[in-house]
Amino acid sequence: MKEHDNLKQHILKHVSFTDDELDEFCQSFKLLKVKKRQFIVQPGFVARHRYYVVQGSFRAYVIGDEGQEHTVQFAVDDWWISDYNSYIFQQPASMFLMALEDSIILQIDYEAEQKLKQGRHVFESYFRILAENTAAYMARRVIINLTKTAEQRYAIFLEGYPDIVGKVPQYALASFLGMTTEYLSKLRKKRVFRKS
Amino acid sequence: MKEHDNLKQHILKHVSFTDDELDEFCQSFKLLKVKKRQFIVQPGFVARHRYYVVQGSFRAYVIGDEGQEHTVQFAVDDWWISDYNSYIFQQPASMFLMALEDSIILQIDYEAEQKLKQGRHVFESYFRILAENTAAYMARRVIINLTKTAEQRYAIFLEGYPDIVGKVPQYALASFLGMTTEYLSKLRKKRVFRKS
DNA sequence: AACCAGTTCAAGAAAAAAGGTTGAACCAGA
DNA sequence: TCTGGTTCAACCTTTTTTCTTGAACTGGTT
Repeated sequence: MKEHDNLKQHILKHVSFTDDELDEFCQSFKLLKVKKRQFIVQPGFVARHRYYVVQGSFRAYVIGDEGQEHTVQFAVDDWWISDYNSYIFQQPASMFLMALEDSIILQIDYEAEQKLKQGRHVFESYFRILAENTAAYMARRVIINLTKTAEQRYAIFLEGYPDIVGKVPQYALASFLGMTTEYLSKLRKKRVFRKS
Repeated sequence: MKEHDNLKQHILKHVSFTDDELDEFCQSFKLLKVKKRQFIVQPGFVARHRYYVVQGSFRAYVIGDEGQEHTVQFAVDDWWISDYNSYIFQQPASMFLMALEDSIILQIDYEAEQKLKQGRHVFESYFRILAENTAAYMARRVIINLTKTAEQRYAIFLEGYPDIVGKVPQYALASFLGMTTEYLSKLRKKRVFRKS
């Protein structure tokens, strides 16, 4: 059960669970291995799970009207991900959620999560904190996208998530930051960003 | 609608439909283009469709306990395919069903199929025949796998489906025939199989 | 009118992955 | 102790994916 330890660490960063609570909580999670390029959420299907990435990386994206892919979210080790609009409301998803490499995840299904939340106050708190963090993060993203230039957006991302920049394909990052892959390529050549 | 003609031909090989029946039947099918390596069925998701391959090729496989891929079925032009355990019982799939090349397929969804079958006797017959053929084919496969040597299995397949052998990757064929890719590679070098 | 931030398009280069082959060593059953 | 096969590791070839570059263009500033 060593994979569950990562999750336990993550939990303890945010709230205090007793050992028993940690175990009870973790029992609702199923370990899953997914291969590169495999989808764990697809448009049209309800996202039945929320995922904690033990190891690997994922990318959530939507397809625009002209067929362009827009990356909505990344997730790497120790991150949570799902199509929240689908998961929370149990409606058909609009996103693709795809593994960028062979990965190991822990998944909890919707019903189990409801049961946990109803069961104990601390469990409820943990999910509340997850949701608040996500909401706050999304709000920051919206603001950045509205107010910053492409170059600034890249700089901010680079500073905040240097590990991710190295891990995900550049076209995915470009579409996350709202610019073309060519332009990002050119940005990265600028002396400012050359880290040699 | 020329793609539907292939399907019509296929139908008429097995049963007699009037032109009206053919049209009514075909209206339940949606034309779909899928790109190489794209999945049309994935473990965890219910297979909501049955697929008729107009043009292209597919491979259905499962992942064994140690991560090995076992090819369960191929489908090329004019073949039907799905994860039948998932489709028929509308349960989450256990297979990957992936395009081996850019392909064109016709898909019918579960509900539409039920409606067709309830609607007319001849439609019911056609699906019955499809099912019987699949059952019989699977039975033959099981027997061959139990009673023949690797070399014989390859020989039998080569005779029965020479076109497929040329079309699918060798590792997929090896895993279909229940042998390692290395061994198949060695078998193919034997004079018996060299067709030069 | 020229400038800036950024896009589109096309061509190519570079890097990574997929697919296939080979040989050596091993193993289990007839 | 054969035979029919597997495993493992290395290696090669081909295909695909990803990134880069340059040139030409756009729309809104100055």
